[in-house]
Amino acid sequence: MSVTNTPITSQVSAPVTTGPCGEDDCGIRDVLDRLGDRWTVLVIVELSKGTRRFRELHRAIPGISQRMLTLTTKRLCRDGLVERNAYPTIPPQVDYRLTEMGRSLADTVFGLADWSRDHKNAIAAARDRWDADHPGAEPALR
Amino acid sequence: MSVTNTPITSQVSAPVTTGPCGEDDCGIRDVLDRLGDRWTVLVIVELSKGTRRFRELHRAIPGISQRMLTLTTKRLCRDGLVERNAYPTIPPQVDYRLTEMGRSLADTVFGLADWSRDHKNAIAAARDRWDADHPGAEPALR
DNA sequence: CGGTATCCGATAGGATACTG
DNA sequence: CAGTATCCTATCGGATACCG
Repeated sequence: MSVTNTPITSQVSAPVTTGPCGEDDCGIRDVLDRLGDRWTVLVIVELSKGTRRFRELHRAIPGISQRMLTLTTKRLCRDGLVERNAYPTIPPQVDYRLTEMGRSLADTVFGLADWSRDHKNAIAAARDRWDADHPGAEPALR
Repeated sequence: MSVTNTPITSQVSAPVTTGPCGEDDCGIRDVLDRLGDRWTVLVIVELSKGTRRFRELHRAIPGISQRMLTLTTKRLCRDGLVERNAYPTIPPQVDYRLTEMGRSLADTVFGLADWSRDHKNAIAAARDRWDADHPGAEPALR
């Protein structure tokens, strides 16, 4: 999804009556840019269970590549949501844990997870209904 | 933030056999796949203010292309989060509104928006700190 | 007005190989 | 073990142009 900074098009002289989250942008885009990718939430959820080493995260999150795990943890560190500790042992050992801020984010993510669980079936049903009513629809809708 | 010298007493126990949200997947991936893109949340936020016509959404969300607005609303309809009503007038008129389920999702999205607003500055500060400590870092971290 | 259809560039992310 | 460094492709999404 890669929602980088809002394109230059946000240069709207006329103060659009109501921004969606537009000009008053609560910063939610920054958060969603992070949460929106394929892996970040999974890493946060796993780390919410406790400190984890790189390898542990890797095994706990089926399907993630080493490259993406590295990128994801790094971005989380950069945002101050995760703390990284490296011990110069041999072999090297590195572990990750949520910061205070990371834990508070995890809490609201759980809110989303709860909603997801509660509406999982309803969404699936809605999709089936829609797919039945719209045979041969674009695959872009998945 | 770097290498604190806390002994490695971190017991690798972590037996937690369950995936991060892996196989027992609470369905949160489905939700985040939807929320994760560039526009969905903005559309939901705008629709949380009331019924909107296609053109109104388009103008309320600066930067979105017609194509993406079409795709986004369609996906939301498919998931049962938004209801679409078309009136066969000339010129055509179509409006969109959140369904009951859509409104409940909007509520939890607002929770995320609140968190974002509350931590916006802290995140920006963390990033600045990290960027200062890691000059010449990959642009992939943005 | 409210869309489709088409083309196209950017990039997210997988696979693989190598390193301290 | 915990990463880097490359390569490569699938997809996301912008820019047109056209349509009922």
